[in-house]
Amino acid sequence: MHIFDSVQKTKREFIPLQEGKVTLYVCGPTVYDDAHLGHAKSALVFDLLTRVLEANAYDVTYARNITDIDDKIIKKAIEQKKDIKEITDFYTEAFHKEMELIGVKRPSIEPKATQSLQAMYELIQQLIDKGHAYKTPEGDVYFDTASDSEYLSLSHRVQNEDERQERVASSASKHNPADFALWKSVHDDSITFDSPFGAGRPGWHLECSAMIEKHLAYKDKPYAIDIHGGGADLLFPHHENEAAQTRCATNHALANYWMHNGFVNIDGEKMSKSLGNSFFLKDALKEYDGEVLRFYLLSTHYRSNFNFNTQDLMHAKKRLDKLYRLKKRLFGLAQNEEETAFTKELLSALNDDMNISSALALIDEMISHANETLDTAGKHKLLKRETMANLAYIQKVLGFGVKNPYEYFQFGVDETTKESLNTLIEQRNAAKKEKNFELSDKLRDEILAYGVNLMDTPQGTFWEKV
RNA sequence: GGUGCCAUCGCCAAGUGGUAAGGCCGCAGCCUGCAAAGCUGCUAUCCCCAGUUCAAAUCUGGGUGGCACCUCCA
Repeated sequence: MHIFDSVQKTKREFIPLQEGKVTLYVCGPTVYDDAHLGHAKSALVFDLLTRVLEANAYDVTYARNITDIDDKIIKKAIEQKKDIKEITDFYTEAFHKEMELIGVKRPSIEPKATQSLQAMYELIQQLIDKGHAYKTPEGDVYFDTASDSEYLSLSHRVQNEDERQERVASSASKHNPADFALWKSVHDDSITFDSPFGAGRPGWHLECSAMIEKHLAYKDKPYAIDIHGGGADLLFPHHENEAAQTRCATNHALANYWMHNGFVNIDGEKMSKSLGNSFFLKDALKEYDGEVLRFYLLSTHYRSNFNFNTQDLMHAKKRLDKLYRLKKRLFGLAQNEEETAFTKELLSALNDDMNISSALALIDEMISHANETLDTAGKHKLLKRETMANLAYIQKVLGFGVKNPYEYFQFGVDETTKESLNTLIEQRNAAKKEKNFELSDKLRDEILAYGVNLMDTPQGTFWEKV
């Protein structure tokens, strides 16, 4: 298996720190608002990575954190006069629910910042003891970037003089403008946590380093974990700072491989609240089947930027429809999980830095070939058996085709409409039997007016939501 | 301003030195009472210029055009 390491900027063969095992950490959401499509993309990418690693027989420990301490959460809590837990619980639950709808499996571990404070205190103390952090007169604790000779080695950034000067003025107590907060002291009445460094809140970057040390890290390896992932925007400063904290506080570097997924734009524009075109996952899920969203968001390479638009989404749906039609065609046949030439090729495509385009091309070819063979007369026992194995594999590794095919094609259609459609179909079939094609075509138009497609098959007449 | 990424058929999108995958759309045909679905066939020389090479979409240089990060951010 090869993955692109965004720090070394090259595809590297994946070799785990411990044979047969993989430790993966991905930066999860800050639970102060609903998840948007970007959160979905990131979760999907690393869900796929986990599935591919597992298909390679690795025992994967996947941790994705929940950031439940954050200034934005606290701000919202104060505004709405609620306890922060009320807010974080609400959005955490919503996040879980929405992830389930797009087929994202729960990570092995989901550490929360509120449950990792002790680990954060320990990390800060280690950094102070080793001379990599300092307290300011105001009571803040900062990481001393000048004390880390490898700082900026992750993002390959160079310190900019203009930028440096600008920021000195705004934070006089920092030794260096690039220094970042490990602990922010808070003196007013707002929400704070008591620490050995006084009342305040932890710095965002610290949470991840602490959680990794606490939940995942090898103690005797040159790296704490195998793979660290997240959105492309996190490389700097978030991951840079995480890496600095871990390497300075402990005896190991943070991660052996770094993976960053590309951004999601909406109709060519950056998603952001200031632009007002923010697209929440929950809104998309009202319109589209979660699996269609999964398929669409995963349909281009994870490192590319993704331009979300409904036209492309509908095209992606048509592609997924074909998989489901084949599934429908073989509905009821015995399941099996045999290895086939197809499953080997598919895994091989995914092992190449998750080349999803190649994988989808293989799937389309497999579908066409199966349909072609099934179109000819014969029992095709072997082909059916193999195709069932192929479909099962796609389901397991890619999470596509997991639903009942009949239900898939009925997304968003209410029971009353279903009954009406079935009645019309019965009437049309009766008319067809009498060769009253004028009537049957009229009935078909009525059926199509419901926004569905109609198809006559050897197994009967079926409708599909367009 | 600094750093970095990208530019392949109408649209989406693989391919990183050996002569252009796949999907959507379109056209023709098979199937069908007619359709739909399914199947078959057809449709690009890879932003521009120069260079390296027996050979380049793929490497180098220049240009043009997009984009990202540098601030909370998946």
